[in-house]
Amino acid sequence: MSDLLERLRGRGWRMTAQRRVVAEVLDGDHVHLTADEVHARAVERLPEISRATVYNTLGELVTLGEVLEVSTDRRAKRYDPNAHRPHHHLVCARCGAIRDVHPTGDPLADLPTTERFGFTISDVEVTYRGVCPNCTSA
Amino acid sequence: MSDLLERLRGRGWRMTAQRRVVAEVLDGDHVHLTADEVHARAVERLPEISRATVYNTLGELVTLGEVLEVSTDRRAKRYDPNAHRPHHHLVCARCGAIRDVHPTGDPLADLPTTERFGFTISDVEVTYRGVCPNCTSA
DNA sequence: GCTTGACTTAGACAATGTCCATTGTAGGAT
DNA sequence: ATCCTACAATGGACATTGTCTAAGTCAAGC
Repeated sequence: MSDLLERLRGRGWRMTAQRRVVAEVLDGDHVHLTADEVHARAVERLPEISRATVYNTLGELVTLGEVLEVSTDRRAKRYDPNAHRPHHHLVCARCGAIRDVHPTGDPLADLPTTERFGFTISDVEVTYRGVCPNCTSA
Repeated sequence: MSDLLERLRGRGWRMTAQRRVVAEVLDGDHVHLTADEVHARAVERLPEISRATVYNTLGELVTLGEVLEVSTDRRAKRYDPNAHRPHHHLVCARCGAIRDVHPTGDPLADLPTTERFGFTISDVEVTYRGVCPNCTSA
């Protein structure tokens, strides 16, 4: 999204063909890609882009807070460009499909001080697991 | 714990030296070990135990519902022998320390039907992230 | 004490991710 | 427009975690 590229440039991010391609790949509605999926799509547009660069760029985007890392399964991390609207995830245990969901209520409020053990809590991640309609009927 | 061994035997689990050692390692208060940590401790008691056996045994314990798999970081899965009391996890972002916590409220109730997209939800996993007292003062 | 099928082993393999030395280049300075 | 230089990209080795397989071993019932 030019939005994203704009923001990054404004933050002093040095713009290169590789970084642009990675950002563009993430911008589709093909959300929740793994690093290798991002790489595969990036290669379609810029054949000589290397795996290391994709990993580096994704890592930077995460550090910058423009993209979220999601570890819904035990396999590869996935990258979620929807970092500016807090949300959680709903994962199909069969096919691995992932949906963003917006629960009501604040899980943080559900953790009493006595259960915080002196931690300074900054973030809560909620993953709902189940079976999606497709896999249920199949 | 002989509790655990007892239950497993009652379920027709064939008892071997290897399986006994793995179960014993998990039984300490050294909870939340990775598979390789379990292996390291198992080797101390049974030097010839192989990595594959540890992985197999852990997998079986998970299937039997005696142990939970926890993926708090993006690194190795961890194994939580506290499978019989539902709980969630609090993870230190610096040192990786993990504590079991028991929030009030039910996260499932916080997900409206309209946000379930036809999924049959069976499980919710909540991970709180923050900085533990040790790392805060350091 | 046999027998047998389940269990264990070692090591190859696979998937994902990281590191590093080298080469290339974006963007400011001239 | 060209040059400089710090930052970025490359590719390939390496690391970590986990899975698989073929062959040997053993627990438990008879």
